[in-house]
Amino acid sequence: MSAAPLPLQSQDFPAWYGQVVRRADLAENSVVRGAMVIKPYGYAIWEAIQRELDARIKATGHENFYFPLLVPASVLAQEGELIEGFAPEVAMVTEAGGKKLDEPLAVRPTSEAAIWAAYDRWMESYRDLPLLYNQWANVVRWELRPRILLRTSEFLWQEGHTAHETEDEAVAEVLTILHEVYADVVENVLAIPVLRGRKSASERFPGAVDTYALEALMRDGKALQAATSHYLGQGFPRAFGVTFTGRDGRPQHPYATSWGATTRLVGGVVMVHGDDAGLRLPPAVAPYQVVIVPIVRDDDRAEVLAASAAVAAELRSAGIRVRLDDRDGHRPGFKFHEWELKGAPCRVEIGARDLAAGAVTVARRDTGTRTTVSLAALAGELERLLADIQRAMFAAALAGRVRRTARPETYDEMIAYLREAAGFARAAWCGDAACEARVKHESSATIRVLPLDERPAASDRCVCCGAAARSVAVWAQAY
RNA sequence: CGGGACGUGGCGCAGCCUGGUAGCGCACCUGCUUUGGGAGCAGGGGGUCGCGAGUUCGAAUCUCGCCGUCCCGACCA
Repeated sequence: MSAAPLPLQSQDFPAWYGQVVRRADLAENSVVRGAMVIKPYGYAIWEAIQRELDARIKATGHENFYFPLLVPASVLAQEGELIEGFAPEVAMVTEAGGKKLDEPLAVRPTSEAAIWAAYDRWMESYRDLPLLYNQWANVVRWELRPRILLRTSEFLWQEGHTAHETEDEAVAEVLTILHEVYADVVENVLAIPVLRGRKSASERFPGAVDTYALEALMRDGKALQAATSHYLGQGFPRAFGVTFTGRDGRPQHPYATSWGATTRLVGGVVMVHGDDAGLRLPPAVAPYQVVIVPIVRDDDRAEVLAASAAVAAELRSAGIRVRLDDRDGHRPGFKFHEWELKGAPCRVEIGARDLAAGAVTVARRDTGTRTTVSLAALAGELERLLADIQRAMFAAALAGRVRRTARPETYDEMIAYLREAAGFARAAWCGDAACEARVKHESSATIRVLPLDERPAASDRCVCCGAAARSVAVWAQAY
């Protein structure tokens, strides 16, 4: 662990991000271009995200299954828009067992094709619907410009794939996932405030009728898509010839959805909460919510270590994730810095001085404050403190987003704001792709989302062309 | 694919201009002393200098080719 200070966020955010990811032991680049090794500490954060998402996916009525990594190229090509959208980034296996394959096998960039090719066999009548399934998987997309945790050529995710009898039901599914699964986890577990909305046509998933997404704002003013939920209509069922017998006895196509969230969320946690001292983890995803640092001298070593182990055991039985950092050979100051870099929400210092007073010293990572807490009250106090940190981190992130959200009056004002990646810009939009393209061309910012909870006023005019507004759009530079 | 930078122990770098067989900081190992905000001293281990060819008595250093990485754009969760 280097003692060199991190780059400052305000001076070089990309350098800060890269060093935090590496020095906090979240992940590192592998020998394969753009692919990452997720290290144990980073994987533990992903596991917490998985647990929380999985619980909600199941609570909303879904089951997990698993499809193969390899998809015949012809199957992948069966849905025109999908293959058109993904073709440039699909990796192909052309050789196996020492022989050239008759048909190349695509490494899935997403699994709609493979799954819809199978769903044909899984439904006969409306009585078989809905199909509410999800899988945890890895996918490969040969991105031109990878960025660790945010855009890697292989990443982990979950992808849900459902089939419904009616359009209303499918649309309701897409929104249930958006709100009850994704927004709930991202806001209440990761403490990242999100905008919920629809994507413009140009930002839609290939093959989707409508794409809904969560958009979060990072501390450098750029947006990150945190999760997506797609209403696919009947396109995939048609392309794969999937029909069921309806209530009227006639064959019909089901209505489809798909939705996903990825390891990118770990990068989002870093960029939303991290500060110049390193990572700050919300307690709900922190691998260790409390780190105990014993402070020993030769003459009190045994006593202090025994007391620390006892405290650790007590906190664990209270359901707190605890790490007792009893490593020899590192002094307390070193450990304080390291756990601040790694974002542990709470630190408990236990030394002879504390024990003599029947108390310990508790420091919180988000604010840096230190207090003395009696040993008798420690477990209860830490539970309260962890809950408070979780709330405070969300509130701080929300305040940051509000501060970085502009409502520009004029087009020029908006372009200037977007060019410097100052944050979200909310403005009325006519719905014309030409206006969207012009903003992108002049600022490189895109429409991140058309918020679900906002409608333009009757008098609102498009910020770009002045025509009557069809929706409110939120623009930003994005990762 | 376009623009820029860079490849030297695990990480960060110097050495290259002016060729002579590799060095610094951190990390690592051993020992002793330390331990309430990144410990000190002593000793030690680890590098075909990205790859290939060429020039030369001799190449990390000069020449040519290739490969790779990072940053900025287009693609994108």
